Amino acid sequence: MHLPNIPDIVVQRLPLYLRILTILREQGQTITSSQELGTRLDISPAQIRKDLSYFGEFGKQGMGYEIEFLISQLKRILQVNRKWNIAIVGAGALGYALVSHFGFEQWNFHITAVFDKDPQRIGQRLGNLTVLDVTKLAEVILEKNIQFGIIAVPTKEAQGVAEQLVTAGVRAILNYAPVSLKIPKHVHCHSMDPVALLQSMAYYQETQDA
Amino acid sequence: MHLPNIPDIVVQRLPLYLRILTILREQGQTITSSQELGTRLDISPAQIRKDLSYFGEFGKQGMGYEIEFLISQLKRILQVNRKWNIAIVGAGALGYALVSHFGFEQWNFHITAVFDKDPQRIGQRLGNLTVLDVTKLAEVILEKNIQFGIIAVPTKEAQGVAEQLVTAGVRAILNYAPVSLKIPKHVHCHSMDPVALLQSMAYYQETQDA
DNA sequence: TAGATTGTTAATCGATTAACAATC
DNA sequence: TAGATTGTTAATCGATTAACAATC
Repeated sequence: MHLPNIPDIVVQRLPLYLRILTILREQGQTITSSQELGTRLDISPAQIRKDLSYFGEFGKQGMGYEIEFLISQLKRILQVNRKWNIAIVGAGALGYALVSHFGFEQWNFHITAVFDKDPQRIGQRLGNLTVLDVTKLAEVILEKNIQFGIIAVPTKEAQGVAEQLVTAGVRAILNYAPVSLKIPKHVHCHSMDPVALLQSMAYYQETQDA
Repeated sequence: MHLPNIPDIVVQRLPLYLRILTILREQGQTITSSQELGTRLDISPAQIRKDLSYFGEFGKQGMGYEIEFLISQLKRILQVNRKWNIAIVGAGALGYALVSHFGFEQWNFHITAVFDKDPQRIGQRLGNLTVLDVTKLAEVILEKNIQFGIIAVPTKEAQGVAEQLVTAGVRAILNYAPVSLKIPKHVHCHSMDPVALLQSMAYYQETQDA
């Protein structure tokens, strides 16, 4: 359905635009400009206009963008004006932090199931959910029409879990384990690794003793 | 101390190289090649060689890279062969997941203090640490020689916390709140927003009912 | 109208890749 | 030696930005 030839990096900026527009709307504002958005996001106004222009014309010359309208357009483009179902694999401290994170439900990402392989955890409550046996993964993903998976298991198990998710038909994966997953090209995947980010920031530090 | 003119994006790939090299070493391997690293990371071999060449010559023609040696060089370049102290602000579920994450200590990032503003939480244990009053932030950061801050508070408090961290002298921030922080250019900052990543992945999904 | 801001083009800037001499 | 793989250059590719006509 979506337009061809949109650079990945542009798609990854759209959620930032959506996020800041939502904040401005919350503050009672109804109109904004590429200038204002740029200042708030530390992105050049030209880039914002260019990014938006891949998808249509959403502003008015001399006037800027109607916030409400641009929000609705970005939601439509990103396909986040509908509900998506998510499975979390791993019911440890990270899994618990994820099910406790209100941002997902707020943005139409519904955490539908949580899995673990540890018999101590299976059957326990985690937030509003009961932890399920990971051997039931494929079955539940099909039954509950789950499209996205979040990997919150130890590094050594991450690749195996990724493969199970892919086999079960999940179409995108968010990976919290510090490892590059090998999965088919048609399954989208992003990794979050706080240690890698800290390491890249350590590079820029002036040397000084701890 | 570090070399000028290294693109940010190159610096951000170095931790990936370090990570995969460590995995290969763990598996008993002693030599690798840009080809092998590339396959494992889904990065072109030419790019890996080019990235490394910014910092020196670490391989041997016809032979590849000695894993142990390259690991030690990357650690030196990234300045992660020394200990860095970290403060976490926010002692909720996310704060707990972070202090429970063994990856930090394993990689020489020492979580030295955890702060919260909630009197219910102040004084409680969180992992090995006692939650401190956030009003003591500047004092403790100075005392304990903390260089990095991790923000794990609700969105509305994130900007204020960032400013306190900067004032206290923190030199890099990892931000888990879904907001673009306004901080001075000399303080490095990365944000982790799982919702933004899910939204960008939703863009690529074929439409289909939930 | 005058002022402001969009959407878009062309120029610039920067990152990736192909190719290969050097050499282990 | 023959085969393999590095380090590096130059070409390619792609993303960002400057500038401005259009127009609200």
